Amino acid sequence: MSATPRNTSRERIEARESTILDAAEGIFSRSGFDGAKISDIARAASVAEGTVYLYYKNKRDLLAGVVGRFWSQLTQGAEDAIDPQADAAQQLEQLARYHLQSILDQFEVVSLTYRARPQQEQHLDQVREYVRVFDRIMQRGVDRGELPTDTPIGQLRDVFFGTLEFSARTLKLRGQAYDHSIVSNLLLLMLGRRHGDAGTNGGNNPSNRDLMQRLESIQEQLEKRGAW
Amino acid sequence: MSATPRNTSRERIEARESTILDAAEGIFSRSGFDGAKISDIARAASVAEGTVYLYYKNKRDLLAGVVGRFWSQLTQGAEDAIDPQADAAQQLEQLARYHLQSILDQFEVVSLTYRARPQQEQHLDQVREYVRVFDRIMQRGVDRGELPTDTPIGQLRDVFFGTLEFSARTLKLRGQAYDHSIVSNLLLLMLGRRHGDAGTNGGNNPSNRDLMQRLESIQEQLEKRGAW
DNA sequence: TACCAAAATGATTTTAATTCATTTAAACTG
DNA sequence: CAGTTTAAATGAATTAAAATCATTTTGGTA
Repeated sequence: MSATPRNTSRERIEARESTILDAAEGIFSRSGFDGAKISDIARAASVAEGTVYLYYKNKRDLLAGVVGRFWSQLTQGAEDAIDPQADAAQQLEQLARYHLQSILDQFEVVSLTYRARPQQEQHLDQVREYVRVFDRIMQRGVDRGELPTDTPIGQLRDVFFGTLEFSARTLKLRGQAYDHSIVSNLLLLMLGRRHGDAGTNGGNNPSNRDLMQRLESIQEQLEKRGAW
Repeated sequence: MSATPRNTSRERIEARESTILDAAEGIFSRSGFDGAKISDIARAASVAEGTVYLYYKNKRDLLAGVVGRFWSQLTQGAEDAIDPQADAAQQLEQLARYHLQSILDQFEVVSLTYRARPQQEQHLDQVREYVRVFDRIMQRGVDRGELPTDTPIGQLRDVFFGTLEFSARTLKLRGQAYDHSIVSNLLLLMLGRRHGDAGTNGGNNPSNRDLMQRLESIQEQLEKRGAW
């Protein structure tokens, strides 16, 4: 059983699949789903039209491949962008910046996500995985007492991603670039305090309320571990 | 110059256009943009295929018609749903409820909005008009001193609509129905105060005495278990 | 080198949007 | 109200692009 050739073969096939995805991403982004012709994609990938169909059942499936890969890469990038040492607020800001920047940079691919959605949901898995990055940050924040125990993570998730995506859309519509005040205002909103641009946070004299939360969290943690 | 016949004729034509839009809305909602065939729509509207093209240049244009009408009607409904006497917070809640309810009820049409967007932007005007309902509420709130002068209306708009739309998506995905806590949490977030469902809890800042009690309780427990 | 299976090809088929020559209905005129 | 003109509607024909599949090419194996 020779492993090398089979491996090489698989690599070649994966490389070709990746080439097709690259070509498709380019054409889809440039021309939109309807405007993109399989023949254009095939030409851009230097394969015959029929070859595309060896890798993807149909045009929608190909789109799902492009979109799925995008969200997959986004997950990877997000994990790299987050400092595991930082506290919840800092991590959330890191994720927010990364997310806003990314969806601005690749706005067309993000838009294509909605083209793919209704039908087969495979690529939704990739989106779900991405969203879990947020959930983990929040859950860790709650566990460490940096966030209230009753933080409605699920609802805040929609606030977080909904706001950032709509903000990105607004920026694109107006031809404006990345705007940091969006991220800082969102965080102020989500983590408390009043709005009006950022302010460099500051004010680190914790209130009794903060202290109490921290205490409750510690107690809960201890109970949870049942280490007693 | 006889006014009646010309008028009647226009009415007949508008009625037919409306019939075609109704049919298109139904088929598009049921089958999605790609899945919908012009022949199906024509049959549902009881006209010949060619007739559809007398009213709409092409399939995308027809979709834009459906989507534009939807947002137009939504604007009308929103204005009816808002009490002109109420203060900004109340009006905002009325709009939020109405909006969430509507996009849940007609989720498919809302999704189709993104299909139509990239290309011709005529229907975007209808969306813009709808969004102005929010802007007016906020501006009036600022003018009446119910909201801070520096309220970033534009950014809060994205928070408001982004959050509600993503929340609706989440509810749909989970097969859940309208959930009022989404609206109340969003308002708490946007208008200040802390989250955690409705405002029942109240943000009482604990006293040092409370903190000390809590600390002693924890210490007691730890000692009791003797785990340390 | 010869053979086999997997991969690739692109001409052909299929499907659905769009057009347009023709028909039908409505509005106007004297 | 018959005749004429203009507008609206029709659906068969055209066109465009997705998807299929019989054939060819390639890469690995003995």
